[in-house]
Formats: sequence, C-alpha cells, structure tokens
Amino acid sequence: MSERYEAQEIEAKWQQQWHASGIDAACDDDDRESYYCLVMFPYPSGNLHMGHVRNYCLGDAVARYKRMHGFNVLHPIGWDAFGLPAENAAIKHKRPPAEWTYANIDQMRVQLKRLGLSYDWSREIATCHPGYYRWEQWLFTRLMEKGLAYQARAEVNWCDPCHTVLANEQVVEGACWRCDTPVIRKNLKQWFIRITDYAEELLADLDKLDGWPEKVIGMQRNWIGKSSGAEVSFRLEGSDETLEVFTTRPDTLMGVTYMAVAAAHPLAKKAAEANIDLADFLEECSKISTKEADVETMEKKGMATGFNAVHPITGASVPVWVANFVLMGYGTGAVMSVPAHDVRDFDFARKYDLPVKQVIAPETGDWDITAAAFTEQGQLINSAQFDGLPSPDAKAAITGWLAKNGKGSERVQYRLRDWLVSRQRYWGAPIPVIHCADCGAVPVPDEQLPVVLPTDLQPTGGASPLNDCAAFRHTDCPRCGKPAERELDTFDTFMESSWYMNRYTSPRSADAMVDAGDMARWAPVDQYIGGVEHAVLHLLYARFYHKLMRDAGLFTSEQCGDEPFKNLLTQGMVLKDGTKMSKSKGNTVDPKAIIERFGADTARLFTLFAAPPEKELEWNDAGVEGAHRFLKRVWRLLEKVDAASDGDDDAAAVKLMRRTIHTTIERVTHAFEHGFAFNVAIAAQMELANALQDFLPQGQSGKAAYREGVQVLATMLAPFVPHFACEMGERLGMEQVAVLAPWPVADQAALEQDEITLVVQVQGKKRGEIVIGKDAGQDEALAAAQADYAIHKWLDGMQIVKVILVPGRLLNIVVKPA
RNA sequence: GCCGAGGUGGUGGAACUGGUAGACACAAGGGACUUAAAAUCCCUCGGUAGAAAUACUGUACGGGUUCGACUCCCGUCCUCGGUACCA
Repeated sequence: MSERYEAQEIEAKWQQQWHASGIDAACDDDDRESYYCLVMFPYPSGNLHMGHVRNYCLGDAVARYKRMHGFNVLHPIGWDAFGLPAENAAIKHKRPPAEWTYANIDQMRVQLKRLGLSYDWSREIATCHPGYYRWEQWLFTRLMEKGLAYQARAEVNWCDPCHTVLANEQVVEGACWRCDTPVIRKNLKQWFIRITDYAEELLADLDKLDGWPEKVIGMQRNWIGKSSGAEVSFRLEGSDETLEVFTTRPDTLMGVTYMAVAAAHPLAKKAAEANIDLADFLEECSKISTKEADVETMEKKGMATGFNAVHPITGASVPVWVANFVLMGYGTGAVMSVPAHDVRDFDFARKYDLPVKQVIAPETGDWDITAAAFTEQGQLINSAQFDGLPSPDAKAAITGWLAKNGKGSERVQYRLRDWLVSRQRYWGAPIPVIHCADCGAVPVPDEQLPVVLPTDLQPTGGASPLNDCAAFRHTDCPRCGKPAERELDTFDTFMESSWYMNRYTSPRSADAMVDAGDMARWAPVDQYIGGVEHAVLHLLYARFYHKLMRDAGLFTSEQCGDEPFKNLLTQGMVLKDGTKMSKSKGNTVDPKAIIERFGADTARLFTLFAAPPEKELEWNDAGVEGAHRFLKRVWRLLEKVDAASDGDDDAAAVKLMRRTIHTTIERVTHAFEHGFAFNVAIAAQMELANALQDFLPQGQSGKAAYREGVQVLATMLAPFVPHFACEMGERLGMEQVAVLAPWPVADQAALEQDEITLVVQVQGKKRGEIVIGKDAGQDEALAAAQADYAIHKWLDGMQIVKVILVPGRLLNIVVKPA
C-alpha cells in the first residue's frame, strides 16, 4: 500500500466505474426525499474556463453531500446553445452555426466529464434542439391568446454591431451588454411579453426568497422600481389638450412653478415646428447617448416651449419648458417642477431664473429656501385649504381633491418595462407567428409546432439569412389558408434559459412543456448556484417564466411553489493578479493544464479551499500545489493503517484521537450546513489529517481509532475530491463506495471529556488555563484558579468582586484592590 | 446621490448566539535527510521590549455599552459591487 498517489490513473478508473454503475442518475420513482441541485448551464463556447470549474465544483459538492445524506438528488446539466457567438463563428469559419455549436458541446462535455462531476447525463438538454424550443413556442402562443405576448411599435434599443434590438435589461450603462457599443434608440415594431402585469407579484414574492442573498433581492427590487404617487393632469392654456405628469410628491403640488417635458415629448416637437432654436435644442438632446449622460458632467439645460399650463388647483399659469434631464422613457415624459422641494428642479430654476415657491416647512426649525431645496416631508404652508397638513395627509388630501375634480388620480409607477423578446438574429428559436395580409399576426397552431429553424443557413453578418430562405419564409395562413409569411425574428436567448430548470424534471417529454408529476417531485430547485452577473437578467426572467408556466396550468403553486429557486448561492469571480481572467489581459488559467498536471481532484480541492464560495477567488499556483500536497499527505496515511505497532494501548491518546475525529465531523457538517463554507470544511479536515499524521497507533484500540479517523476523512472528502475518496475507501476496505457512504455522524460519547481546559481571565484578560472536571461548578473552578501560580499572582492583594463562569469555555474573575 | 457588501498578519482566509483573535493554508526564513537536486519531514513566523519566562499592544479610525467587543450601538474614513437626472 505504499505506492504513490497517481491522480490520472485513479480518476480514469473511478469515472469509468461511476459511469458503468449509473450512480449519478436521479430516480423518478423512489421513496427517498428528493433534492434538486442546479448550476447555471453554460453557453457552449467550446472551452471550459475557471469560472465554470468553480461553479460546477460548488454544485457537485452540494449534490454529493446531499446524496450521502440519503437524498434522491437531481443534478442535471445542459447547454444554453442559441446565441450570437455561434453566428459570429459561423461567419468567420463559413460553416453553419449549428455545426460549430454541436462540435463545441461535444468538446465541453468531455471536459466536464474529466472533472468527475456527478451529473445525470441522461437528462442533458441543448436549447437549440427543436424538442426543447418547441415548448417555448407553445407557451408563447398561449401567451398571445391571453394577450400577454403582443407586437408593438416602440422606441427600442438597437445595437448596430449585433444587428438586433435589446431588452432594457441587456443595456448596461447605455451600451450593449455583449459588445459594449452604445445603443441607438429606434422606433420599431417588436414582440413583447407583458412582464409588467407581473410586476407586483415579482416584487411581493421577493419576500418569500429567504434563501437568496439580500444583495440580489435588492437589485431586483430596484430594477422593478415601484413608486407610489399621483398622476396629475395639467390643461394647456388656450387648448383642450392636457399634459399628464406623474409625481411621488403630490403634497408639493401647490409649489409648482413650471413644467418640464422631455425632448422627445410630442409637445416639445409641436413647439419646435415654429421655433428654429428649439428644434436645434431638441436635435442636440437626441444626440446625447444615454451613456454620456453622466450626472456629474452633464449640465442641466432647457428651453421654454412657449406653451403654458394651467395649475389644476390654483388655476395659475405656469410655463412649459423642455429639459434635457426629463426622460421620455419614464412615467409620462413630463414632470411638474417644484423647485422649492426638489434639488434638480431647484438647480434648473436658478439657472433660468424661474420662481421658487415654498409649500413645505420643516416640522421643527427653519429652512432657507433661497439657499437650497427642502426635500424632506413636513408641514404644508402657502397651500390654501391644505395649509397645516403634514405631508402624508396632504398627499391623500390633494390626490383626493384631484380625483374628485377629474384632474388626477392615485397611481403606482414601475421602472420595469415589458420584456422585448424578438431579435433580428438567425441562431435562435423562431417566433411561432405567421403574418397574413388578412388575418394579421396568427399564432402557429399546436399541431404545426415546432417551427423548426433551418440549420443549414450561412449567416453573413448583416440581416438574418432567414430573410432569404424562401422555404422558411413562405407558408400558408393557418386561419384562412392563403399564402402568408412567417415571422423572421427569433427569440431572445434569455427565453430558453428562463425555463430550463423546469424542463430538466422531464427533459424528454413530448407531450407537454413539463410533466406535472415530475414537476411535483422535483420543483422548485432546492439549491441554485451561479454568477451574480445574472442577478437581474436571468434570475428575473426565470422567476417570471415560472409564474407564466404556473398560470398556463402546467403545475400548481401548492406543489411547485411560486418561485423557481428556493435557495440561491452567488459565487464570486475567479481572479488572477487581482483582476478578472480574460484573454485580452493574457491572465487566463486553463483548467485543462491544471488537470493534466495535478488531476481533477486537486483542481477541485483548490477552488473550494482558497476562498468562501460567494467571495472572489484569487488564483494562486502555489496554492494549487499546496492542495496537491495535502492529498499526497492524506494518501500516505494509508501506510500506517496496517503497519500499526503492537504495543500497549495508550488509552488517553486514543481517547483524544477519537475526540478529534468526532469534533471534526461536527465541524465539517456545521460548515456545510451554514452557507456551504467549504473552505472551512476543508480546513477542519486538514487539521484531522495533521492529527492522524502525528498519531502513533499502538495496540488494538489505537489501530481501530486510527482506521476510524482515516475512514472518516475519506468519507468526508468525497464531496470535494470524489475519485481520491473512492480510491482511499476501496483501499481501506470500506463497505460502500465513498461517494455513496452515509455521511458520518459524530459519536457523542467520543466527544465527552472528563476534564476540560478552562481559560481563566482576570478583568477580562487571559491570565492562564486550568484543567478541571467537566461538571465543576463556579466555586470549584475559582478555587482551582486561585491555586494556579500564574493566575494567583494577578489575584494577590485583590478583592474578588465578581466571578463569571461560561461553562466549558472560560472563567472571568473581576477584582478590585483590597 | 441611493442601495448592498466589506475593512483581521507579508498573502488567501478562520473565529458558533458577545467568551482564548489570527485556525487552516500560501509565501518567507532556519534546520534534517541527500554526493546533489526533487520529494518529504521538523522549527520560527502580528508588532514592541526581552536570552527566555513574560509583559504591553493589536481586528480601518474615534467614542460608547459590557465582567468581557473582530462580533452590539453611535459617529468618521476608505474599498468593492449594483444602480441612477426615476419625477
């Protein structure tokens, strides 16, 4: 048993054995409690990077740990296979994207398998397969029937290099999330899904997600951006037209001194028709891309339109201005300006010498309204019949007055907008719609689904090749039978990733999007693990989709919940030299090289040990070697298993050894149960390994304790380094293969100590330790402390004022000079 | 600006519910084995003073609560992540 640790051999052997025995498959028919562990599936770029490795090692540790606790675990994997990189590669290599995608999948599958991840490969899915996207098309047609999916002309974000529109969520600081090019606003007819109908539920259900990081919940809450206030209608002077505004501060309505509209507002355009200067100004505003709209640098600018509005309560005339800080995309594209109580309005009023009228006074103290805006709530002044009311009451009173007089109403405004799902791209799921000159946009009937994407087209970089594919484009209207055309846009790829977690429960179902029985067994996902970069995009859409599927009657909220992911772990990034790994920086680490040199187990161990899961992980080659060294050290523990000497039992040493073993079990288990602190779990096992290394097993009980320790170590290492653990287990003659062995339970008897070490403090400072009977009371402990030389000198000449005993931990003696 | 997370040795990081700060590991230094190297093993490793025992000091900074604070409270500074003329 003294041969070297040969990672490559061992890993090949066990991977083959696991595969042959099918131990990683989830059982659909099983009495065990089920547990669904899911990692975010990869885009098949062709190469596994360290971020993937970290993600999947975390997931695998969880899945294996749960299996060892007797759960029937679903741990699937698949491919988020539609998307732009495939088209770009297709252009470059002049091969259809399907070919590139499937070749990459084959390559990455090999890489994943080499890591020894315990996936149920029988459930593998690729979203570009018609058997998958068929059901996405099916659901979409249901949504069309319900009016939840619709086509509309709107100002949308267009990315030129990507040659497609983008959803709001895909615009990051005014630029395309994928290629970082500033987006252009275009007015186009596009397909949307009415996520705003679910805004309230998406917001309210965030409270149910107690297994999610606060950070992600906060980000989603901000994204949905609910604000309550009132809509107020201002009539335009000399006209029947009105200008609608939304405000969160109806209590300040009496302080309105002017109005401001966005440059893109119809009223601004109308005013510009007769005003060259204003037209120039609008032109200037439209050129400013959102990205450049830097708060610090961008000056507040405006220009009067010449229109005046009538204050709904006082009847006073207030001028209407165009202002570059008013956004057409939020609320109504127009605001009422209350310079006395809004910083922005205040600055603007100063610049253009507009009047400031204070209508809110602080509850206590004074406020110099000429110096700055007072933005707090307070008490109303200068507000006629509303004078004296505190802000909250005034909001209700003023909104009530407006409603009664038909000039406004209470209103809730969301920042969230409907999800734009159509893309002018080829490599995506076809939108199942047929455009008929007579019948309009007709959903493709169920029996004609899926609308299969032709996979042999060659993209060129411009418009989608679907436009030129007559066989795809021309069809007959399902309603009237006349010649008609297919919709040529495809779905946003976030559509596919929004429901894959549910599809995994019945990945081959040809009868339904998901099987209700399988959903009831597995859904929702117990533990979801992935990068925090999806906090808003994917995780919001997936939550939405789960509700859509529920409301389509595919499953019930009683059985599957209203939310797809019960617990979420957002892993940190993998860094090298303090920054994100990237090809352009040349600081990437190839997982393949690490595996070839040290084996998969070493790679796994290091990624789990070097940092807590949610923190960033700094790659460190020396650290990898350290992880490998640890495995070699554990391996060498095998040597002593049979070679123990036959001397006398050393009862005290054995007892201590067993105590170490069983406290380690408790520590490791605790680390797993509290936030998957794998780095701590591994550290505890390193300590056990060190203790075993220093232990000289003598006699029968010594041998037994030693073997027990090595066996416990092999078992508890299984979720992290499964091949290594299995080989150890086999060599130890363990009954079960290590990865299926029951998780060890600490033997309470072994934890018992007759004598304990108590830390003794005087005035809260550590002054020594005493060894004392475990049940010793305060008096006994105090007596022992007083008898201890090192402690006694701190008590000499002192009067004991107070004694605090923390059982099993410490004794604190409070004294004062006698 | 707002929201969130955080600030502990040379480094990554431990420390339960307020109870021995720095576990575990990396790096560094010293030593053993070796003809030599690799591998392996042993020792030291927050700061100051000391040969040592030990003492003082130390968890961003300033206060506070407590017998006792990395942990709780108040204030300040800084870092990171998210988000933003959101009306």
